[in-house]
Amino acid sequence: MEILAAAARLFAARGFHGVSIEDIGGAVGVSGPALYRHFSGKDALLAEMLLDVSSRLRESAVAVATSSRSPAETLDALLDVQITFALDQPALITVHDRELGNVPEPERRGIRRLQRLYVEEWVTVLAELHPECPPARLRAATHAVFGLLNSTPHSAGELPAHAMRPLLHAMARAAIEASVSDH
Amino acid sequence: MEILAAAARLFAARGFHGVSIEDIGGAVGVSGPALYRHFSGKDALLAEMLLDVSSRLRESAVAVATSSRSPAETLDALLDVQITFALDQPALITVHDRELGNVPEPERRGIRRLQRLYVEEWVTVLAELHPECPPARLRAATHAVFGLLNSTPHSAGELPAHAMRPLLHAMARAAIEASVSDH
DNA sequence: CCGAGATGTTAGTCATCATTAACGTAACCG
DNA sequence: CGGTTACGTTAATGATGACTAACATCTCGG
Repeated sequence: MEILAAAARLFAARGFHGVSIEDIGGAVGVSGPALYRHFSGKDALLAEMLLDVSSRLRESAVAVATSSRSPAETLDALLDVQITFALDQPALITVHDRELGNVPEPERRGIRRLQRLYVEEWVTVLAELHPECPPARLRAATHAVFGLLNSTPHSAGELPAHAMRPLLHAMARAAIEASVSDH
Repeated sequence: MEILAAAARLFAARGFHGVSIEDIGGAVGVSGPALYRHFSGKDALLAEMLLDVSSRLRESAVAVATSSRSPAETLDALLDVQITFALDQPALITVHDRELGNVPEPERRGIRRLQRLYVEEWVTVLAELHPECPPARLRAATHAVFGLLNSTPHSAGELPAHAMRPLLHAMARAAIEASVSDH
């Protein structure tokens, strides 16, 4: 929906509490309270946005994991999923890992769950590739890789997307290998 | 100052606009308007906080760059600076790369300048190590590495700090090497 | 044509919040 | 002692902002 996209851009730029309902309405050409025809409130809007992102990421991850031949291939595909998402939807990615705290229960639980499942998808693949590495370390490495890939919004404009994509892929891959090989 | 530390924690957790002056006062045991004896306003408090962080990071980087023997050694030291900061002051790091937009001019300019100088410190070292690599690519890689290292707050608790430190160092180093070698 | 239903609009209402005012108090210095 | 300085306190004050109400309009299916 267009409202969610506009809200995502605003939330990413100024933070959830830094954006008013009026702002969001204005960004899509209607004014303020019109949004209550589509969402029950500001919280609900954020919740739906994060739920949507989390679902899509996890779905992509599951699809990739079940359709790939080898763990190595799966990992590459997971990297592509995350990189594509980060490059195409920087605002959503930003909101996704900043604003969970503003989602009220019980929606918060559901979103957390999806995020956790997404991470576990990565950890599972990494564990297949490196059974000797303790899961906690794989999890920490996964989060670090997300940090690397999601940093895209901050370095906006440094490099064109077509150059950014392989760069991020190479860096992430190398970081992962280092995380499991070193010691 | 204790006020700044408490404010950093709150800003990191709930965002600048999600925290009230009352909240900050409460966190240090005084109530609300008492803070105006120490800061001219909420904006000024944030500005001082970010200015302080940016200055310290840059100072450390300059110190490291002028006292090291080789570029490779400098890079390692820079990594240690950033890792130490990220592990020791997760709240400050978080606020540092999220809330610049809420600092009013002209302080904003000064902070941006320090941040840029800090990045340039990294880019300079990387350029010495890899003169063949275009600076734009080095800058993008630097931002990605910051993303990796600053992800620490998100993976809080996964791994103890003493294990996190070498892990982050190894991952960052590998990511950097991949960024300049691949193609 | 008509009456829903969906979608907007503008004008409240009620909280919250940054900031200021007006007013202590305690230490310290002359 | 007298007064200045540093630091707090509890009431305003004035905006802003989420949300609700009351009131159009527009599109359909009948």
